[in-house]
Amino acid sequence: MFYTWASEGPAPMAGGSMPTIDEIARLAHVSPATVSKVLNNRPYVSSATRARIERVIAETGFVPSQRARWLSTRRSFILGLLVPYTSDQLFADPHLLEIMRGIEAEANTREYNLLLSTARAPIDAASAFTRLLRSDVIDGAIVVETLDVQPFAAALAQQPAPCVVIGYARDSDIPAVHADDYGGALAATRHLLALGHRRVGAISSSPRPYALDERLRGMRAALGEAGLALDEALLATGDFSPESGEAAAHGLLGLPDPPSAIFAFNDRMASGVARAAWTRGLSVPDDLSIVGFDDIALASMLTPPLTTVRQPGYGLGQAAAALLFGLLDGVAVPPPATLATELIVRGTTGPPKGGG
Amino acid sequence: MFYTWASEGPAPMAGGSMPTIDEIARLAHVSPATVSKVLNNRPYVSSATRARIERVIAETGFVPSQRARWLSTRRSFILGLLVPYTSDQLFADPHLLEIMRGIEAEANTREYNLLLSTARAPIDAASAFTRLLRSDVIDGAIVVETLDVQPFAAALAQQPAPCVVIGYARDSDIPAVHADDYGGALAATRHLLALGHRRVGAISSSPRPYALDERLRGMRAALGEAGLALDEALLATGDFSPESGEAAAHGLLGLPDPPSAIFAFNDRMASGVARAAWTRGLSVPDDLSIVGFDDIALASMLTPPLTTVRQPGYGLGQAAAALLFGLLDGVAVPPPATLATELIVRGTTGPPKGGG
DNA sequence: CTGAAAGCGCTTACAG
DNA sequence: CTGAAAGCGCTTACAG
Repeated sequence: MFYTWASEGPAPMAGGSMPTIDEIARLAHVSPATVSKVLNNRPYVSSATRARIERVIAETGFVPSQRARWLSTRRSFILGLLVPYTSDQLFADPHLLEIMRGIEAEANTREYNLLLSTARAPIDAASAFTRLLRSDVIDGAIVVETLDVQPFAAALAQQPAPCVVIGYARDSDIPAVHADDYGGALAATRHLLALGHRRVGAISSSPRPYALDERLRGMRAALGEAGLALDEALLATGDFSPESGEAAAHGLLGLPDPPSAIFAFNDRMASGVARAAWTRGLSVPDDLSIVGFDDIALASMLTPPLTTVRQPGYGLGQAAAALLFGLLDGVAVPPPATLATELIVRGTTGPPKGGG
Repeated sequence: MFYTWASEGPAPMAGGSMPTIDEIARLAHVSPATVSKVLNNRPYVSSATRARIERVIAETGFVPSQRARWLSTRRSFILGLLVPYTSDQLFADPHLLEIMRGIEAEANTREYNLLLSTARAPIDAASAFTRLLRSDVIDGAIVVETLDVQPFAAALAQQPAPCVVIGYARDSDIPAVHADDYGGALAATRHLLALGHRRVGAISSSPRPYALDERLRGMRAALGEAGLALDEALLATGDFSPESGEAAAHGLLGLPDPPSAIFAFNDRMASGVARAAWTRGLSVPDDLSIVGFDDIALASMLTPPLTTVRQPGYGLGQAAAALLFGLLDGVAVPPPATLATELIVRGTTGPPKGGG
């Protein structure tokens, strides 16, 4: 058995045997203009005519062509969701799914759909990504700053449709929403310090979105409060994946003077750290404390459950979409306050073995 | 500071100050038809004219209007990705992200974009979901059968654009691709049985896609081979979330004659089972063996790492997209073979304490 | 309240 | 090789 799809025309032809507005008009003995009015719930149609037209529409199962509508109304009810990424790993992040969920929820209330577009770095002028931005397909765009958005800020700024960034978009006028990365990292590091840790390792990423710079800044600030400075030898780098966190942790723990705690800048890398500890026979948190960032579902399911900084992925998505709709409506919208992060203390942090 | 977005027209107007094909034609001293030819890389344009037009295009930064193009070509280069779901939990599934990744990879090779549409059950004729299917926005659709697709099979079958289901779509002619759910569950249960387990619990879901029926069928078959039957008291139900798996596990483990092994029909619920065991002070796998399904990234990061049935999410997405493109190209495509699943034995399964 | 006409910005035969 | 004309299926003033 083979599958085929019976197409009416020579070219694949969405719309199939759908009647046009002209046929509906003919059947209802009115003009297309009048049909258009009832299609768009506009006044100035007698109830008799309206009823007649509605009956014909119901009988024929007519659905107006969006494509034609877009051409005249200049509104597609489609939002572009642009996610640049380097590695496939990054696209595997549950945090991204949370963001999408938030955007989708907000978009749903306005009957908007999401057009997903990804792009491998480096993003050049010829990429699908840039082409979409310059096209008239979408009414607006939300860019998830999974990479530093800086390199293509120019393209974003000069594109025709309004756009907002989930991230920082620093040095540009592009509206941005982000979580309190600095504050979250500050709180997490203070927590470790309060437990008595003095040698704290960190796992950042490369390439890294600006959010991670903020986290590192928060961590340094907390260390500074305690009169400490970050030992640069304890600053490792991953690519957001669990495997990279595991590798980075092995590097850190193999040092002559290893850290007693590791702050991984996302939960997936933190889970890799936990795995490295397990492999080395280290007990968590007795031999090693671990803190993550994001609070993805995985975090609370690890054994012991992961201490982490909760970041409102859903809220970020929702806020970004709401901001974008504000721009689309032409109202001046206040930049949303930085969304709060929250330290969630669970089982992977405790006093260091040597005593606090 | 407030954000605004400067719109040229009264209505939000993607396209902004983009010139039209007529202006390009005028600037290049040719007709729009000729510009169209070079835009579409068609022959029969003298190289001089072509060069002139290309220069004007480059100078003006002209990008042709997709909306107008769609109306005449009847091809939008957009695929609908339809994900019906009941709970937000379901949309939080990393397995879904894997599927999307596969679809996206395949779509990228054809310069197609993905339009994401979700829908809450029950799906009625008026929902955004159905409206999208009946519209001419998309060239084709991929439906992820996260719920039983049966209730709206009719809507799928009569829609204008070709469509494929990732799942079973039983009793319908809709092309479908799915993993070997039956075989995977068979292998997992055989593994448990070989270790010596005799009381094996299961956690299915409600509502459940047909794939889970297949898994249950595979499990029953393996039990049958061993001369056993599934004790219906050991068949629990969750909603795919870790929390629901945890609750179901507590129910099972609180039974007078509890199971020595639990087969959760997805990894997220399996992680909940591990958590329930941990809470109850049960050691895994000594006191309780656990098997999951999917092999999401989380699986190998649990401690001990989860024994599970690997399902090729990426491959499913890719196969579905390839199948859909085949239909779009009008070639008769063979239904892809059921994609293989694979039992991945890790740390959560072992002989029962009582001995094998 | 209703309809004729023009327009949205492309592409597609067809004639030259 | 090039262009005039019609058409894709709607919506939008405008006149009646």
